[in-house]
Order: sequence, then structure tokens, then C-alpha cells
Amino acid sequence: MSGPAPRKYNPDNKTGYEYELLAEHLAGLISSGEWIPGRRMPGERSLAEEYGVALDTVRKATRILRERGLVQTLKSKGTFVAHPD
Amino acid sequence: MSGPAPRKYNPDNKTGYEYELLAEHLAGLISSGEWIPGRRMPGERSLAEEYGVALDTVRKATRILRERGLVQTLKSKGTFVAHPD
Amino acid sequence: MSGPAPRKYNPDNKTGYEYELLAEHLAGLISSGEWIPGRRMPGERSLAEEYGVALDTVRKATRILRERGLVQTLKSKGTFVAHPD
Amino acid sequence: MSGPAPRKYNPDNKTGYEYELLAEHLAGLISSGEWIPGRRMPGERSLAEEYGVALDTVRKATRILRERGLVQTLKSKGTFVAHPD
DNA sequence: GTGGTCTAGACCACA
DNA sequence: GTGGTCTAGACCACA
Repeated sequence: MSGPAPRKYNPDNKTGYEYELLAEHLAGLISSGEWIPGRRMPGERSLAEEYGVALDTVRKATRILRERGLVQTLKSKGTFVAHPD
Repeated sequence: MSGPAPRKYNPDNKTGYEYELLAEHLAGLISSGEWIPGRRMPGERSLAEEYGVALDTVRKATRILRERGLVQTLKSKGTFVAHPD
Repeated sequence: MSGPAPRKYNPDNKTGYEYELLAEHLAGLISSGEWIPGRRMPGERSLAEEYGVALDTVRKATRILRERGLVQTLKSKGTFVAHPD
Repeated sequence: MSGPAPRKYNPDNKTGYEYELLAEHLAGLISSGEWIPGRRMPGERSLAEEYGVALDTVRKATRILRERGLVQTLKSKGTFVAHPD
């Protein structure tokens, strides 16, 4: 019943807005190379379900990543991990 | 061969386009009083999943109901069963 | 900065939905006489490719023109510029 | 300028209806294992362009394959190479 | 070879 | 968390 805590997004462990935490988490997936440049992120509904958050939270997190230049959104196509400069 | 016939939307039993059949089916729910005036219909995504059709098919069926004055759509709120004249 | 401005449909210069802009653009071709009454419009696929939009967007634009009475669609034949009243 | 003729669908070398020849050709791709079971065939427009034939020819050829049980068509999804019995 | 239906699924504005 | 727009592309009926 003990054992390693699952390596997992856990908003309860932190302070701050949930969308910022989610943005951090996703930024981590990118900077760690788990999501490689050019890869399409899961859709907003998938992410909302996967992380148990509202759609709006996912959208705000995505916006942060976009403003940081970490991802690029192509309308109706998806949001893609940006290629580093 | 006995037993209750499934009370179910069955596009295979009819001719015509699926969105028309779905529209008929939903119109039936309204005219039978199963869906009462003012009630919000299930969301498009729910209906698509429930009836096993694509979103667009649900949308076309809804459009027919709207054109017949059976429902009224409020953007960002949902589609509601209209009150009879 | 000099030179002829490209005579071209440019959705980026305007606001509103693409299918409305495309409808305006095509209505312009009709009202300017570039497309004369009776003429068949290019097929939906051609228009989609020419303007770089999806088929559905072309279809919605065509529907608008049809509802305004500017064109008439004959199934399996094409969409034709209407004769003015 | 001589040399091997390209291994290629060539309707001119045969007699019979073009859609039958195309059906034979495609059946060959299946029986030779070039198209494996479960694989989706190219869309009808791709095939028409690739083989330089009319859409209707592709559709008639596909119908033959379907009647022979070599392929299965799922509406709006595509035509798939059938799994052998 | 056209317009139509249909699938699947993306992001967006708005509440 | 809804309806809307939009992409991409499949097969189908009809002429």
C-alpha cells in the first residue's frame, strides 16, 4: 500500500492557478523531450479528461504555452510542439 | 421471437437519410411528450454518442427540428424544446 | 509598396467567418458581371482548392448565395448563376 | 529505349471492360500480398487519378471486388482489404 | 464528375 | 460545457 507515488500531474501538491500548473506540467513534457517538436498535442477534450480538469483550464494552459512559443496552434488541425529556435 | 421489441432508434429499418430519420425520431420524443416544452435536449455530443452517428448528422437533424419550430437553439446554452403555439 | 495589389480573396484582411467572406467574394463576382447569369460556377472541389478552404466552407458559402437567390443548384449538375428577377 | 516494360496496369494490353481490368489488377495486388488484409485501399479519387480512369470505373471495379468478398466497404470510412476466410 | 451525406475530430466564442 | 466553424477526406446517387 506504500510504494512509489505515481509520477503524475497533481494539482493538489502546489499552489497557484490550476491552468498555470497544467501549463507547467505540459511544458515539462516538452522540455523533457517526452513530447518532441512537431508532435501534435492531444486534443483539448482528451487533455481535459486525462487530467480531470475543465475544458477552459486546458485552453488557458494551452494559451500560456502558445505565448511562450512552446506550441503552435493551427485552427481545426491541432496544437503542435514548436521547434526550438 | 417473443419478448419486447427493443424501443430504439433503428436507422436500418427505414429509408432516407440518417439525419432525417434521426430528426423524425427526436420529433417523436417531442410529440409524444417524452420531451416536454422548455426542456433542454441532450448536447450534440451526447446525442451523437447515444445514437452512434457523427456530430454533423446530429446537427443536421437539429436544424430540421429548428426549421419546423419544434426546438429553439440558444448558442452556448443548448437546444430547447419549443412551447407549442 | 507600389505595384498592383493582388486581386485576390484574402480572408485575413477581414473579420467574420470564412464562409461569409467567401460568399461575399463570390457574390461580388456575380454582381460585377464577372460571372454572368446562366454560367456554371466552378465545382465545389475546385473552389475549395482555389481558395484554400475546406469543402464544407465552400458549401456553406454556396448555401448563402442560394438563400439570397444569387445562384441555383441542380443536383449532380452544378451550381449556376441565377438570372436576375 | 527498349528494356523492360514497366510493371504497371495497362488497359491497352487487354480486351474487356476497363472496370473489369482494373478489378483484376487490384485483385492481383491483394492476392499477391501487396495489399494486406485490413489495409485501407486508396480513396476512389486517388485511384481514379493514379490509374487515369473515371471515378465510375473505379467504383465499378470496387463493386466487383466487394462482390467477390475481397474487400469490404464501410461508408464514409473507406474500403478495406478483407481478411481471408 | 457533380453536389450530397457522413465520419472523425480539431479549436473557438460565449456563457 | 454548449453550439459553431473548420479541416480532411471517405463513399454514394445521379446525370
